[in-house]
Amino acid sequence: MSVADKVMELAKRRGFFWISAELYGGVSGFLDFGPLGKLLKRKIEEKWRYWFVLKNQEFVVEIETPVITPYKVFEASGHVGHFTDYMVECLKCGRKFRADHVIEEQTGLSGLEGLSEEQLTSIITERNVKCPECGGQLGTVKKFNLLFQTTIGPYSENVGFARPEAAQGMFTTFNRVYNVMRNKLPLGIAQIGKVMRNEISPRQGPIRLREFTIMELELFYDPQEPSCHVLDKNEVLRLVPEDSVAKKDLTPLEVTVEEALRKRLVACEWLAYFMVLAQKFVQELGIPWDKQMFVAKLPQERAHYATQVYDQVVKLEKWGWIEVSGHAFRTDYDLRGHMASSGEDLRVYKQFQSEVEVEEVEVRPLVDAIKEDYETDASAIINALKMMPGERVLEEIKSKGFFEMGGYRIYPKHVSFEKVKKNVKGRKFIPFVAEPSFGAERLVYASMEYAYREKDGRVILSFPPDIAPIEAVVLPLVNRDGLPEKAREIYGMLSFRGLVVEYDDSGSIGRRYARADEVGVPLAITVDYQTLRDDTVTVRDRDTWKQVRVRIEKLPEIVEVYIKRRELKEPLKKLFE
RNA sequence: GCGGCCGUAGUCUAGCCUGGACUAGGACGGCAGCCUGCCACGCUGCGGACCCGGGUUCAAAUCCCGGCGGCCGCACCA
Repeated sequence: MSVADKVMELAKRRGFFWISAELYGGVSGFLDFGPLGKLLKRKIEEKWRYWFVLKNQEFVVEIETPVITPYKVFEASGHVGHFTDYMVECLKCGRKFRADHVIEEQTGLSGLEGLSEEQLTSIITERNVKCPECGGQLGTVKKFNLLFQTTIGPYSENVGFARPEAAQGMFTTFNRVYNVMRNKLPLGIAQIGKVMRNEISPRQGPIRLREFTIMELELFYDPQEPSCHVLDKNEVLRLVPEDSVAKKDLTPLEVTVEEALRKRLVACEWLAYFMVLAQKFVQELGIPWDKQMFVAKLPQERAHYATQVYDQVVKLEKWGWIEVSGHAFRTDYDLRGHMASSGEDLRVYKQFQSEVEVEEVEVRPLVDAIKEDYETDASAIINALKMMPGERVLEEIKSKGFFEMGGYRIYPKHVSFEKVKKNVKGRKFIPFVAEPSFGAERLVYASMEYAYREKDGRVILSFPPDIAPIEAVVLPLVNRDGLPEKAREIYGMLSFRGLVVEYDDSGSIGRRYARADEVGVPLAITVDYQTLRDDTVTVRDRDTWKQVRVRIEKLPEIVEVYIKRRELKEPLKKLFE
């Protein structure tokens, strides 16, 4: 039996998580979290919040936006266009392929994103595209849209989607939060919430889900001031850069942040900063340094919105290296898209000390050409184009042949450029975005797998004390002579302090220790006969089984300090040495 | 969606091939109680299961069909 199987069995048996709707046979891709799982997940979320929000609360804030999101938002974000996969099956060998990929490979055509199933099918027929494996004939193209779709309001034509990432909620409300945060950059907007992706066939238990919790942060900064003031460049990153991945060499480099930036392995300082935090965060979940690394995503496997992506992967016993977070450099892609679709100005204004003369490239929309191609959307596009940073538009048109903005493509025929000199008192720009994004359920599972130990045929979950679902258990040594009463009293006292505690008087003392170890309770407090004489109890450490005797009045503080650990470990450290 | 394997108490499993004595057995866990001066002690007792539907048969956990679900592989995983 693999560790994964044991963990899954334990998860089910002791109430961490299990497959949802089991009553009706279950559905893959959905999980129920039981009492312990919910506690564990909450603690992991809390730890994420510590590292990614509280630590930088001066400029990072947490918000909450809805799961159901209007069609327009995901059209603007590019998800409607890019989140749909077109599949085609070989009629001879039965293999399935991404239709657009096969066509691109065999015909050299590109820019197929906007096409329908019918159009792709007819290209296959016309250009005689064959199965790349066996040369057989291909069938008709079928669409897979990974967005969960619904209608907003009953009997309504108003299509909405369940969000596949929380990010769009942060982008669409960026200007308000920016304003509330008194117009300052850098600004981080964080969110923890449910997202949904209608995966074709989710497997691997808690690893690939159709509905899961994302912990995401969008950091907005001025592209002209890209330095991250909280970054320590001496920190070391363990990563596999893009060119190694391209060569299929997955040996991680251990480089300082300074070096990673100098060699352009990491695209921007903020991304590097969050990667450093991500390592610490994941390490604190009990996953050692050498069991995690960052792997660059190649251009073709990157999300449509990102110019650089590193996946943070951790080694799992059964499933290999599994992504637990993605670190994407999204530039101004998303805000730009929402500007084009909404026609609103999402730029940020920065005032100069004094008026200065600048020379910049301005975009001049060619109104007739845009009207011709985009009809009713033209006015929003024209408006947005005028607000786009000229250099970037020019550059992208040069390199890709078009400039993309919220599902619209701007080709050379749509714009002209003009270099202008002018005196200005400030500048308007679209912020750049660096995004770390974590999957909570995968971290829950990974922390359980790394906590899993067996000792003398007993199972112990050695969670780091600060993520253990239950913080302490109170036990009377025997069930007589007033010991249970005293133990209950202590239980009540700890519980009143807001600690997650359990009381257990069933079976022998050894059995109760074992029961607590199995779900990772870090401290066991035992009331014995000496307690009745001098108001002391024994505190047992889950991992070493060592015990120390402490005064009851000191207990709440000791337990609190121990389970919170951070920077406070000294007073308790002594106890178990 | 395709192919292979599979579905029995909370968990793990025996039984299925060869239909009937299966009132479905065991282990672990749970609960109640006794016992218990520190690592799953022992004793007594109590609950608890054949994925769903149809068929064959005198008789189905067992055979057949369909459905649902799971695991593995293919594909997919922005």
